[in-house]
Amino acid sequence: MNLSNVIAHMISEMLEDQNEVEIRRNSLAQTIGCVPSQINYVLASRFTPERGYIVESRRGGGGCIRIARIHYDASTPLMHTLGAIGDAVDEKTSRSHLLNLVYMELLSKRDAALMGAAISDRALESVAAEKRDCVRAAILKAMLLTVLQEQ
Amino acid sequence: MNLSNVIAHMISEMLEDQNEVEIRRNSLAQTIGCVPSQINYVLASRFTPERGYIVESRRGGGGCIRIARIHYDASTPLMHTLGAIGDAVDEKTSRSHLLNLVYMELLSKRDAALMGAAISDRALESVAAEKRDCVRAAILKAMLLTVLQEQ
DNA sequence: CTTGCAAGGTCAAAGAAAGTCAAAGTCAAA
DNA sequence: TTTGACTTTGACTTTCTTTGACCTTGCAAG
Repeated sequence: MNLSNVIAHMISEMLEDQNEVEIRRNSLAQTIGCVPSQINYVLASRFTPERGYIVESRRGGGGCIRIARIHYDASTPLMHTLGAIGDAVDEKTSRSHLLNLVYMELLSKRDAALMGAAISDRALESVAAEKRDCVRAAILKAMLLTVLQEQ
Repeated sequence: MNLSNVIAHMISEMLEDQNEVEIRRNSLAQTIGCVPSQINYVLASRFTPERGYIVESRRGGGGCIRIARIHYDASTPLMHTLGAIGDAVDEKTSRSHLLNLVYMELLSKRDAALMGAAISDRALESVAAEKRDCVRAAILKAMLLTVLQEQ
């Protein structure tokens, strides 16, 4: 496993009991044995708002980094996603929308997997490439709308 | 026996004791003595979802390829449905398949609703009418396959 | 004030995998 | 002999990670 994963794992573990932790960047880097900026990389790539985290920091003497979990609710994010999809969307973007919704706990992993299967290029193979993104958008929106209705 | 078969055999063997393995593409290619992209070819041609495999990968430092096997039992109703769908299916037939699976408690109502939305003529509006049933079949099968995997 | 140290932040270059795609090769069936 | 499906290869692309040089901020002595 690479360094970044190790660090991410470490932080997740700290967050297990409390849903907020404070770390000192330099000392954490030193105990792990990496350059300090790698901590930033890990935070930027894995502890994003999309994945349900807020990261704040203070510089200067006695500075530190605070990482907190957040919980989303309400159907606004769903509506927002619906809007973002528009009339056409590629597979990658669709997947990141789905992931986001999972992180926000508005979609179960299972639902996301199901939807992911439906909108994969693989499933849409027989649709002409020029129309694929548009068909995908229609399917994805239809499914999300269903989720919205079920709440 | 050609190279691809050798590689496929090798991977199958690894999957014999566990039903999930991780490989490093480059090093495997090196030990076998082939170009790395041949591994991709083998995976794409032989370790497909239809044949009961899931392949996932991560790029970059520490990247790898994960291959998992799932066991399909041809006698299950889900498999039966999968067979019944074939290469093309209309909306009405699809819906009765879904209803049936819900009745057999293999699918929750929610899942069925989600799938129903994805395969509705409404969602597939922009697909040429002659291709619609074929696209629908592909989508439905992809989703059912996902359900199968999750069990 | 102002200066110096103690944090943390930014960014871009280099490195490490894996993915894609099309050209060329092989081989068996028609 | 031709054709078409399947293989093999390698150049090029994309994604993710690691590293280090340099920047900004806040505090606390002087």
